[in-house]
Amino acid sequence: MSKQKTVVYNAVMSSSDHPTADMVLSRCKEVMPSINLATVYRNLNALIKEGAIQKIMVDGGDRFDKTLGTHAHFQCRVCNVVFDVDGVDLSCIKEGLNGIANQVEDVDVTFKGVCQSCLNLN
Amino acid sequence: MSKQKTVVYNAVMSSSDHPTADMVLSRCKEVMPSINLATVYRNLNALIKEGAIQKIMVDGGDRFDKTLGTHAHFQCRVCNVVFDVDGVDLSCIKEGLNGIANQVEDVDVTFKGVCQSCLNLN
DNA sequence: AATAAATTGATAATGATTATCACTATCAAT
DNA sequence: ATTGATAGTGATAATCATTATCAATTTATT
Repeated sequence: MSKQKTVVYNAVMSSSDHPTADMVLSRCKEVMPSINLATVYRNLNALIKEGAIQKIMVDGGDRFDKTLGTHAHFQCRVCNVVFDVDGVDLSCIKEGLNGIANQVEDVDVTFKGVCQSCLNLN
Repeated sequence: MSKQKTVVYNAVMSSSDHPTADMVLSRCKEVMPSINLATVYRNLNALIKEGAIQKIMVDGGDRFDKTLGTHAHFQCRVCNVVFDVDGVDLSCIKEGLNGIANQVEDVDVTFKGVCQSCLNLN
């Protein structure tokens, strides 16, 4: 692992807000000001390929997630914030998958709506 | 509804393969060769806002879906094909949503893996 | 230390989507 | 029928996120 890759990895692992690539870049720069956006993307993709982090595709661009394994997300359609939704049993939805079950490797579950702080602004 | 908007709408409604914007453009051109990509995007977004069609965000760019209401999708990580997954009970995953249930409006569920035809190529 | 291999930073290129803007189609009111 | 107001279009430029390129630097290997 190169120094830059370690910095990128640590940035994701210490983020609980599902950062975009740009947000990862800013956090990396706090610790290594010379680090470049291309390097961030390169290492994010490498870490994904290695299975060290995850990518989630939502409105406003892809985001990166330190949490492995299947878990649900919520995204606000007003401010685009993304957070984990715990306590949701995802195993139940796999039951109807008999026909294609052999080829299913993962499930993305994203709830959409308006977050509490955007609701409070009304 | 303008002629172009009708053409865009019909293109989506007659597509069961969750087309990208480019695929929608090609299908519109078959019936109205002068139609423009910007017009397609404009009308796709208008139709989404009106709730006439849906957008799903997956690898390889956004796709457009004639089917309203919550239903699950499958995307192949090899060829990127997207298709509906029927027979999956999605109501069960809403059970753990008490905390944020009031603000949840929709759920995206996308299974990921390798489709049957890509499996057969090995 | 010398060489090879891998990684970086800088930047150009790409691809998808959106914004702009001059022009055209629509349509109600004259 | 003609006008004027407005909405919508086509063409294209601009934007934004992401990827590709490549010379320079760092790291590993002999």
